[in-house]
Amino acid sequence: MAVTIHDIARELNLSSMTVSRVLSQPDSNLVKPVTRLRVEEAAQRMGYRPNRNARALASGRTNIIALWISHLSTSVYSQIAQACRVAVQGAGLEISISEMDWHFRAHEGHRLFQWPVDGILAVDPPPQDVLEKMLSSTNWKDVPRVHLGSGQSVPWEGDYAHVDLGAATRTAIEHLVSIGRKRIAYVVPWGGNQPGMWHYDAYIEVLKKAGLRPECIVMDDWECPTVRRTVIEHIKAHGHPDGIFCHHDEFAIATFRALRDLDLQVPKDVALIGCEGNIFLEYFDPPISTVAMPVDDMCRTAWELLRQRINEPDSPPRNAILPFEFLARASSQ
Amino acid sequence: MAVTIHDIARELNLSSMTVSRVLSQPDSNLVKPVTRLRVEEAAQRMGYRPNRNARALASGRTNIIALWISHLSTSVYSQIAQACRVAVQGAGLEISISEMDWHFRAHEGHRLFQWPVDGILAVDPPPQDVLEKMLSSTNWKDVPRVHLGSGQSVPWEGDYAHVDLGAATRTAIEHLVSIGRKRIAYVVPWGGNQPGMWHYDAYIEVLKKAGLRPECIVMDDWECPTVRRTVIEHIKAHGHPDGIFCHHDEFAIATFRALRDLDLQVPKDVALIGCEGNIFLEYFDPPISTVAMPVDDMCRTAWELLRQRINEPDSPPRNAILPFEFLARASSQ
DNA sequence: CTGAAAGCGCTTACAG
DNA sequence: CTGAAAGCGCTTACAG
Repeated sequence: MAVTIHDIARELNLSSMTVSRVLSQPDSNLVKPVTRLRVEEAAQRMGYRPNRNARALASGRTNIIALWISHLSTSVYSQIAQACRVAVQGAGLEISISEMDWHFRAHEGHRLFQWPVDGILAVDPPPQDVLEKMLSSTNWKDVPRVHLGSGQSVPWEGDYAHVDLGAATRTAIEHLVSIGRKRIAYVVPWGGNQPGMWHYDAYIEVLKKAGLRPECIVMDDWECPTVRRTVIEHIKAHGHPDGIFCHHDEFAIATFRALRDLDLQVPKDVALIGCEGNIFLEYFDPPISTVAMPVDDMCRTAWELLRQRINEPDSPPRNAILPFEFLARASSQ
Repeated sequence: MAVTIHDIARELNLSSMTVSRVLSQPDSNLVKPVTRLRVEEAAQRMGYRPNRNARALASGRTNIIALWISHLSTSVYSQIAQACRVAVQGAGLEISISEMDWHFRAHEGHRLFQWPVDGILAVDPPPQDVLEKMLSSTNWKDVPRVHLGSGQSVPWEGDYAHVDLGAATRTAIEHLVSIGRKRIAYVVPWGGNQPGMWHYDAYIEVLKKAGLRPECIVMDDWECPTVRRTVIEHIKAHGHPDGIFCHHDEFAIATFRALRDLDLQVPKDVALIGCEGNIFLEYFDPPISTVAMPVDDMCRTAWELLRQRINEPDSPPRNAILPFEFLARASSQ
């Protein structure tokens, strides 16, 4: 079987405690240097690997941060996973990525990945009331947690690092107005075209100021084929807008294809802007404009908030709102 | 603190063993039904959650399968993560995704995520000798492991479920020959243009049979900007091929942009085919052809192999080679 | 600087 | 069907 601290202790005629100190507190000077060296040498030679389950059980700490994220297939989500990993590993902890299916019911909580963790980074979780009901039957409800992402789940009472979606939308729509577009549509997921939603409020505000009429094209789900079909049907029924802002870059990709299916030119007939920062957009012909999330900044900030929360569980909640960057490309010129 | 089986046992005047049996073996009939119900009711009422670390320490089983994957940002890798999760969760186990940086040195093994797991699904790991040197200083070397992916790391002695890259390449190149292309280039990552590599061998074989000359455009790394720049430089120096097969869909995306940068038409001037099955390719203008991985099949198969390996550690190695599907689109017509 | 004792929350073994 | 004992491999507490 695997080598334990007791095996090493026996080999060296020491107590397991001394071995434990050497192996779990590399920087401690509670052990005589000579002893430390002997232990380290023996651990190396005998192939010792700590049992993390035992460590966690005894100490109550796991040194793991969970990353909750929904569909990794969205390009920006995978960038977020990468950036969080770098931030967390930089602090000497490990990250465990869990693809969360946010559709689980509260009573199914027991079926989830409920390993103990020291903290949670939750990317675009459901609204606070829904989320808390879900977590009520899990181990996680009292684990320090920071929310990050596009801000769909703000406001909530805890810590968060989000991007300023309202400002992003405003910039994009104002750009469409500034290049003379008069019929500016918004491709939006189901439920997104209501007052109170950041994107929507900004869209309405800018259009009103410009004296233009809103036109929402509402998607039943987030799948590209759905978006492509829905946009085609909308345009066949109502004619085409001359500018389109998409709630999400994948919507913009599918909308682009829909426009080409109808033989409409981008940007000549329809100017197009996405939202998120998908890296493939600039490789389209023409390259597609977008407002990009500051992924690295956001993840670093979220981790910093989580680190502080872990160290000072009772400090007041903090948050950071980060700016988007508008990437103007040929699709909106 | 958290509720334990002892708390429940005390509450009901039972031994912790009985509580343990009810809570950890839902299907066992070793407990009297009445007792079982009392325990379940109390567990529910008191908010009991099992401590997974304690369970793993005592039983030696974790019920976790690790998924090792490199850069999740590649679209197909995130599809793989999703499909593996579905397969593993379907069997009642949990999956923990670890983004592996395959560049770590063997002596850095101790810095890796070394939590115990019951099995490992490794997506496109390094070749066997390199991998085993890396794992030598970790807990993982004796954990059941199955390889899956594009087959870069075949052959190895263990279990694997891979796609037939050679056949895929052959189909794609033959298609380019069949539509009359005479100068067919291969956009290939550094190290990929050598005999023994599946892609390369198939490429050479088909070209030779058709009496055409090979032309490799070699990339220094896997980044899209690198590919775009390298293809542009190649064409400026040597003129343009009339057909290009890309080792990878992201290469195809960047190559498409490079061709448009040079004002070349796809497919009129250059026919283009990628490899992998990136879902965005069909939204380009024109839609880009590719050979698609059977992601769901492959992941299901890999999990099945791993399940059997866990149950019968000493059975002979098994493997599955799965077919690609050629998706012919406008970019190669 | 080192060690003996107790315990983290479970499960395995065996006894009845 | 139920339970008392021992142990999984560590760390925390305290004693010296």
